[in-house]
Amino acid sequence: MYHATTLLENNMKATHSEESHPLIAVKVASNVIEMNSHSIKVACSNCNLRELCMPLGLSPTELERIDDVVANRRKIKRGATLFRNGEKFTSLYAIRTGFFKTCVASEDGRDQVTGFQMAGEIVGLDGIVNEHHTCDAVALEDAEVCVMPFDRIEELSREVNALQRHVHKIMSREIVRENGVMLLLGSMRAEERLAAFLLNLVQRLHARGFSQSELILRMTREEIGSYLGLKLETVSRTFSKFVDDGIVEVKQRHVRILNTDALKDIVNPKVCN
Amino acid sequence: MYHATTLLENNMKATHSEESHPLIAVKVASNVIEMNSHSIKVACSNCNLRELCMPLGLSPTELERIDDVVANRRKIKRGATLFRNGEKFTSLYAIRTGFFKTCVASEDGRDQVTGFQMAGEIVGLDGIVNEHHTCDAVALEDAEVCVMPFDRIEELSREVNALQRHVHKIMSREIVRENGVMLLLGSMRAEERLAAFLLNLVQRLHARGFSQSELILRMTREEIGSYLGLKLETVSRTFSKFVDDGIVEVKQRHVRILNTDALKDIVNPKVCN
DNA sequence: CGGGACGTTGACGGTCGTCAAAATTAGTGG
DNA sequence: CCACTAATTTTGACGACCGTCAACGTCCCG
Repeated sequence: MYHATTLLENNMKATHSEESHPLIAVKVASNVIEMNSHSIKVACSNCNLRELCMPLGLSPTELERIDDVVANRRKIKRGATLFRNGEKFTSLYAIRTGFFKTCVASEDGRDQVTGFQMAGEIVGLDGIVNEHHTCDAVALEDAEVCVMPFDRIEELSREVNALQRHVHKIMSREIVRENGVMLLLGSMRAEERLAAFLLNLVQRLHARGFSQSELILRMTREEIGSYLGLKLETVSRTFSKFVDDGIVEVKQRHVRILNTDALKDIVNPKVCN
Repeated sequence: MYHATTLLENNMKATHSEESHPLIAVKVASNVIEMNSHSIKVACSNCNLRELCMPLGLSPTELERIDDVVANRRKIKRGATLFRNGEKFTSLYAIRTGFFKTCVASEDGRDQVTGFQMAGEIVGLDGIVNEHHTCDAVALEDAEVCVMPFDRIEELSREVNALQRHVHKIMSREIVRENGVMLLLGSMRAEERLAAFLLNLVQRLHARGFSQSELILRMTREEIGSYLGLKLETVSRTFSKFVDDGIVEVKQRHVRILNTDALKDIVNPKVCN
C-alpha cells in the first residue's frame, strides 16, 4: 500500500526535479544503465512503470527481450514538443516522467487538445497511418520519454505474442478513450464535462499511487477548455461553482476533491422514480 | 473510370437489393465461393473491395494467404446490430455492403453516435482492449460483413508483414479520424459541423466510385445530430439554411451539393488580408 | 389507406461565448 | 533578491447560438 498523502506531497514539491521520479512510488532500483555520458540505455525489465506501460502482461523472459525495443531516452523541457504535426513518424514514445498534451489544429488556426498523457502512457499512435504525425505532443512539465522505434516494435511483436497483443490493446484503448471524449463533447454540459475530467484525472493519478482526492493541474484553464470544448472563462466559472457548492477546493492549479460522489452525480445524474 | 452518375443511380435504386454490390463498381467476378447451402466461403483475393479494405498493400501471394482470415460472411438486416456494448469480442468485421453506425451510451441513457461506416471499412476495433465491445454497431440498411476472427488476424499478421502493418494502420487511422471528430465537436459551430460532415461523406463515397456531388443519407437527422453534437432540429435548420444559400439541394435524404467550395469555406473560413 | 416514424418550422429560453477589466501569479532580467 | 512584465485566472455584463417545446407536414410500410 502506498501512502497517498506523502506521494501527493512528492507530486507537488518535486514537480520539476530532474532527479526524482515523482509520478511512481515503487521502491526498485533505477532502471537506467549508464553506458557513457552520451548514450543512455534503459531496461524495461526494471522500470517502475512496467505494470502501466508497454510491457504489461509479459513474462519476465519476454520482458528482457523487449528491452531492446527501447532505443534510448529523451528529455523534453516544459513547453517543448516531442513531435509536431507533419513530422516524419518513426517511433512511439512511452512517458517516463512528466505530463504531455496532444493537440490537433484545423487549417484556419483553431486547435483542439485531444488528450493529456502522464507517466506510463504511450504517445505517437497517430503517426502510424500516414508515416507522419498529425498532431503536436507538447510537454506541460519537464519530461522524459522512452523512444521506441516502431519498426522494432513490429519486428519483435511478430515473435513475442504478448507484445503483439499489448500493442493492439494500447491502440484499441486509445480508440475507446476517444469514444468517451466524443460522448463528453457531444452530449454533456459544462459542469458534466469538468466533473468527468476531474474524475478521470484523479483516477489515473490514483492508479499511479497518488491521492484519490488531491491533484495538481499541469495545464492551464485554456488547455482544459480546449480539451472539453469550452472557453477558459467557462472552465473558470465552473470551477468557482463547484467551490461554491462545496464539492472541491481550488487554489490555482491545486485541486482538492471534497465530495467525489457529488462529482459522479453531476456526470451521471441519478434518475429518481 | 467509373460513370459516377450511373453509379449514383445504382446507389439509390439498389439500396436494399441482396444481389447487387452497389457500393463498388469494379467489374470482377463475384468473390463468393459457394461451399454448400449453409457455409459460404469468401476470398479476399477476388473481392471488389480489396483496394479499400483489409488487404490493401499486399502482394497477390500474400493476398491468397489472408483469404483464410475471413471465417465467413454475415448478413445484417436494417436496424439489427452487428455487435452490442458488453458482448464478448471475437472478431473484426469488414463491411462488404451496407452502412453502419457505431454508438456509445452513458450510464444515464444518453447516447452518442461515434461514427458511420461504409463498404470496405472495418468495425469492432473497440473490443480488443477489454475483450468486450464498448459500443453498438447498428446496420442502417441491409448489410453484409466479412467476419475476421481476431486471433486469426494476429496469427497471420505475425507471418505476413504487410498484414501486420495494415492492421496497425487501420487502428491508427481510426485514432486520427476520432481526433478530427474531437476538433469538430470541440471547436466548430453548427454550420461548420454539418458542412464538414457532408464533405467527409461525399469524399468517402467518391473513393468508392460515386458522385462527388450527390449522396443519399442513410441515417436520420437525429443520428446526424448525435454524431455532430447537435439536436435534430438544429441539423434540419442548418440544412434549410444551406438550401436558402444555394449551397445544396435537399429532398429528404437525397442531397445534391451545388457548391462544394462554399462548403469548404464554411468549414475553413478564409482569412482576408 | 391509415398509423407511425421522420422531417420542418416557429417561438422562446438557457447555456455558454464574447468582451472587458481587475487580481493574482509566474517568469525574467537587473 | 527584488522589480517589472507577461501570463494566467477570476468575475461581470451582455448577447448569440443552439436546445426545448410544440405544431404541422411528409413519407414509408404494413
